[in-house]
Amino acid sequence: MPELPEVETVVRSLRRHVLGDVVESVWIGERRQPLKSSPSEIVSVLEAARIAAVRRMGKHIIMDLMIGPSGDRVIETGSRQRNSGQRFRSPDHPVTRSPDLSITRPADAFFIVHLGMTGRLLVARPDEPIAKHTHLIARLRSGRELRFIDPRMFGRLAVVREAFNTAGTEPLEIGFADFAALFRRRKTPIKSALLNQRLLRGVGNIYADESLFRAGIRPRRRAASLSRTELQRLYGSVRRVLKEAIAAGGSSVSDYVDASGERGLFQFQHRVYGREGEPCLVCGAPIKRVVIAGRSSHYCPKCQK
DNA sequence: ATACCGACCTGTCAGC
DNA sequence: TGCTGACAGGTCGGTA
Repeated sequence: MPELPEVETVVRSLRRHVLGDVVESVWIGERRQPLKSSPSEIVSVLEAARIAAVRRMGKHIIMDLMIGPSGDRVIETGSRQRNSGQRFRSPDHPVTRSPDLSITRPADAFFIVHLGMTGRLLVARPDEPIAKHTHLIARLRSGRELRFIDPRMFGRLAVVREAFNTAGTEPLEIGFADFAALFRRRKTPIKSALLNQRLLRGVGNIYADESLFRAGIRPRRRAASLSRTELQRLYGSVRRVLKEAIAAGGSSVSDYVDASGERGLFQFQHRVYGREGEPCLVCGAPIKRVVIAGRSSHYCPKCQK
């Protein structure tokens, strides 16, 4: 389900609801497929950890965790003393959350979540019914719960103690020269190259199709065959589409929601994805659907060359 | 090294 | 009503 804009939207809503909170206890379901770390490792790292940051890396959600004496206490606001280990209030003190206050030293560990196709990370009240396919619940000191739900179980959960990184470059951070270099001498279809997370991280099936439409490039074109002008159009359209989708809260094609359960709105701005047979919004020709690298690919046969 | 293709899962929907 | 098959936002690992 979730590509870069959806994951970014989830991260932003998680920041509003769990940043600075502390995990009190963790429940893990029976199914093991979603777990990339052992249940005991997940419990031992998460319990008593404070969520010091929530970030996105490609399609991964990363929570920076503070563990131990400085992790499971609330930082006292307004009295930050340099290098003092005694600047924390009791756990009962009301939590004041601020991104700046939270990072006073490197994180001790990281909670990594990939939503796969149908994964959801929801912030819920304890009395809300537990959805089918719930695989993990983290109860937080604030009284809220962070729940991971994933019917198809393509999503993954892990805890790591070293800094986490993935291959690929963020499409919203890369410059044009580096972008163009990614596709040089690549014989694979440009659609496949856009989906390759080791090149760009975060672009998925919807945004690859939408970007190629806006750039006027057919998805089957060999990546290396794109002219400099076409690469410039593609560079601009990838970034524009992703930014517009983030602003719209992502695309909710069937069941995607952010951490508060809100649906996105970008599906109403799709020009080709999911529109097979419907008229092109620019020229009226029927939108075609073909399969490339096993994925549905939608394009306008007249507007895209 | 690179690039397809099936496998991994469950749910939904169209067609019969 | 119920069955079957196609399809779904992603990523692996095996194979060519």
